[in-house]
This record gives sequence, structure tokens and C-alpha cells, in this order.
Amino acid sequence: MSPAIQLPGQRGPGRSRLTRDLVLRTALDLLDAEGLEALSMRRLAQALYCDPMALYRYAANRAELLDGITELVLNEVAINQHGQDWEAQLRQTAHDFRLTALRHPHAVPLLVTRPLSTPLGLRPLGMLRPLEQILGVLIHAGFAPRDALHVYRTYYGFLYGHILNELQELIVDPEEDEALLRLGLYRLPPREFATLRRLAPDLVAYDGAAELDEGLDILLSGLAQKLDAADPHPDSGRRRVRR
Amino acid sequence: MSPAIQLPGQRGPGRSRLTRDLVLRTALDLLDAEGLEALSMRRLAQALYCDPMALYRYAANRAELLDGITELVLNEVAINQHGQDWEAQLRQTAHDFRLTALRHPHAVPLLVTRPLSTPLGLRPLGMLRPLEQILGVLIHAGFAPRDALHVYRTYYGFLYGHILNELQELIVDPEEDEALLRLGLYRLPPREFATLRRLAPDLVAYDGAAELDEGLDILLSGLAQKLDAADPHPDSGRRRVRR
DNA sequence: ACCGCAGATCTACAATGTAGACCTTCTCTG
DNA sequence: CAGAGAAGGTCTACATTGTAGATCTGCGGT
Repeated sequence: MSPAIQLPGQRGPGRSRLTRDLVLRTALDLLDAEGLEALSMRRLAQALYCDPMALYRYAANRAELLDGITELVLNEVAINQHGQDWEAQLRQTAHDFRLTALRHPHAVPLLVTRPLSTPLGLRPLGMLRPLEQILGVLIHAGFAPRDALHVYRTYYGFLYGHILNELQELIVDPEEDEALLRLGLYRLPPREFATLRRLAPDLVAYDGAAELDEGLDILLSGLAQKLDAADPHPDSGRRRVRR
Repeated sequence: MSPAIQLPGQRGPGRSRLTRDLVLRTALDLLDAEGLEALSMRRLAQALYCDPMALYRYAANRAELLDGITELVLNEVAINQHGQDWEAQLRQTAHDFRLTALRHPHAVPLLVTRPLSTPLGLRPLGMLRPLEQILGVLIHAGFAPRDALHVYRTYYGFLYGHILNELQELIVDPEEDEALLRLGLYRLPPREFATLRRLAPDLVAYDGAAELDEGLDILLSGLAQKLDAADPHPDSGRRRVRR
């Protein structure tokens, strides 16, 4: 009913040509602005001033469109493949990842969920690129390839877990939500939820970056230990032959 | 069009009374059997031999129904609150969690995604129970309440991450999928995805339980270290006063 | 016998994803 | 330059979805 919503960098009714990239990018904008529910083919078409059916030239169906968005977001996190030692690299990538996730909170369900629907081998390349790159970093650092795979899994699992946690705690309206949260908590039966209620103040004070670092401390020191065990005398603290 | 699908433990057309529990349980069955897409109000009603609208007496809308399912699944993992030391408890809970997740793979997206839509305080009690219980375990083990919260987050984040990883790698038809996977991988440009392609054989051999344990090793030893640092002389290896 | 009410049903509507036929505008070849 | 072929875009149509609102049905209490 209402005329198309104008999104940040979009074309007006003097329409240029459609592009897969343009489509996906507008889709991401729409997702960021209004959430997953709102991202329907028709609404997207509206935002692009085109017929809904036109979109199907650039994505076989809605699922593939979502995959496209996932790809787009994933490629926003830069993986510095050179310089620095591996621990620093993983640390930095983790923080990058966290920031992109926070920039696109509505996309996070896609990030964690989309891969479940497509067997690894058939995913769009953009979704596999981070995997390949991290593996590179790890092997370069001296992990045996097979171990690198394991490490990658623990690492990425940890990242996914972290942002899921952080987003759960994220509250949109910081003003009234403190009250709302307490309200919610006081609704809980005091006997059964004693500890949780007692922790209310700590729940509202959440520092995602710090929490991430804490986790990384644990994880990375554990991994480093493993690396040393398998590889007692790396010639300068990292970089075994391998390759 | 086709007559209602008969699900495992469901009532036939000689219909007993509807119950929230019955509704949710059938919903879960349907979810397990046919995936999230298939779980529509109408299909569910069909499985229960009732009018779609009847469901709205037991769940305000589809979202709440999904929350209900989440609750149901979450409560399948038992948290042994007594006996054992905390490490063993966390270990066991982790494995329980993994197994329930594998039992209901289609529910996992809900587990990780639903909480994002409801601020913590307003979630159904069943979704908060694990949190409360784990906190109990940790505090009992000697962690300061605030630390317990952090630990809980790292721990649960890790669990979530793990099953997401494992489910990504899970392949339904173990026969043809080895081929499929390779097929998929050989589609990748060899130069850019060299390492990934080289690791193909290791990718197909995935042992979730082992991988989980490896992760737990790292995580728990890290946590134990933290506990010792904050609490140098626990009178018998665990259980500080507190409480 | 009456009310009232919770449970269940019926009808209806707006919105969705997408198939299939069609039109339009480029691009390349003879 | 003609004209063929493809690529991009549009139109129409349909089955399916979530759910609002009015209505029916059987029960317990007075």
C-alpha cells in the first residue's frame, strides 16, 4: 500500500539495471532495518522498484537469497592472513567477527542457521572462504592439517556461541529495559530462581568485548598448549615447516 | 488434501481433550519428522485432528508455540545438580545437551534463535531453568556469583557453538554423501581452496563426541585455573563456603 | 431450567513464495 | 543494418500461510 521505502544507498524510480550484488545488498539493508520477517520477496522488490518476479533472475528462491546475504555478511569480516602471529590473528578476527555481527544483528540467525541446510560441499564459495583462510593461518602456524581442522571448529564454534550469547543479552532500549528486565525477573518464582534473581544487576552490565577476550584467553592458551605438545621446538615460537 | 499424518504417540480421531502439553509434544514430533517449514498451524492441527484455530487456545501465536517447543527440548537435558564435582557435572550436561540436540536436529535453530527474540526476563520459565541450575552448580563449586555468570556464558556459548558445528557436518545419507561431498569440494577452485580440498578425507570422518570432549578439556582446564586463582585453597578441591 | 464460560469451529482476509506465459530490450552474427 | 536469440523484466494466477472475529457446543454451578 505505502510507496516503496527508500533505503540508504538505493536507486530511485529512475532505475538503473538490477544486479545480483545490488539485490543482495538491498536485501541486507532491509534485513538490518526491519528484521527477517519483513524481508519478503515483495517488500524487497518494492525497495528496488521492480517486479517481485524480477528477483528470481538473481536468486533461484528465497532460501538462496538468504544464503547470498549470509555470504555478504561473512565477507565483511576481514581475515588478515599475513603478519602477526596466529594468536593475534585469531584474536583480531574474532573481534572483527563480533563487530560485524553487531552491525547486522538480524543476520546472525542466518549465519548460524543457513549452513545447516546445505551440505558443506555445496555452499556458496563466500561461505567457505573464512574456513579456508583460517585453516591457512593455523597450518602456517605449525598445526598439522588435521589438527587445524579441529582447532578451526573449536574456534568458530566458540565465536558463534559468543555472539549468540551477546545478542541474547542485547537490549534495544537501554532506558526502559533495565526496568523491564527487573520486572521480568521479579516475575520469576523466588525459590526456584534465587540465584538468577540475585544476579540481576550483573546481568544488565554486560561487556561483550571483554567477555569475548576472556573466552579467547582460555581458548587460545589451551590451543597453544596443544601446539607445543605436538610440536615441541618450533624454530621461533611458531611456523613449523609443513607446506 | 491427504488425510492427517499419524504421528508416534498421538491420538486418533477418537479425540481426547486437547492440552498445551499434547499440542507442544505433537508439534515437536512434527518438527522432528518434517522440519521447520512443515510445521505450520494447519499441518499441526491436522496431526491433532482439530481445527487450526483451536491451537490458539494453547499458544497465543506461532512464535509462542515455537518458544514452547524450545522449552520442551531444553527440559529434556537433565542437569544433575548434586553429586560429582563441578567439572564432571558440566561435562555430563554437555554430553546430554549434545545428545538431545542430535535427537532433535530440526529444533536446534530454535534453541539458538528463539532467545534472540525475547528479552531474558520475559522468556518462559523452562528456558531459564538451565541457566539457574548451572549457576547453582558453579556457585556451589566456589565461583563468585559474578564469575559464575561469566563462566556460564562461556560454557553455554561453547555448547551452542559445538552443536552448530556438528550439525553442519552431519550428513543424512551416509552412503551417497561421501561422493556428494567430494563432488562438491572438487567444484571448488583448486588454487583458492587448496587446503580445504586437501582436508576432504578428514572432513568426512567427524566424531562429534570426541570433538566435544576435546573442547571441554580446553575449556574446563581454563576454568579450573581461573577458579584456583580466585580461590587459592578450597578445602577439598571444591565447594567454597558461599550459600 | 438458566446462565456463563471455556473449548472448539467456521468463515474470511491479507500476505506470502513462486510457477508459467508473456513482453521488451539488449547483443551478436550474417 | 536486419534479424535472431538470449537475457532481463512483467503480468497473472494459485496454493498456502497466520490469524482476527463471530459463532457454536457442551460443561459446571446456582
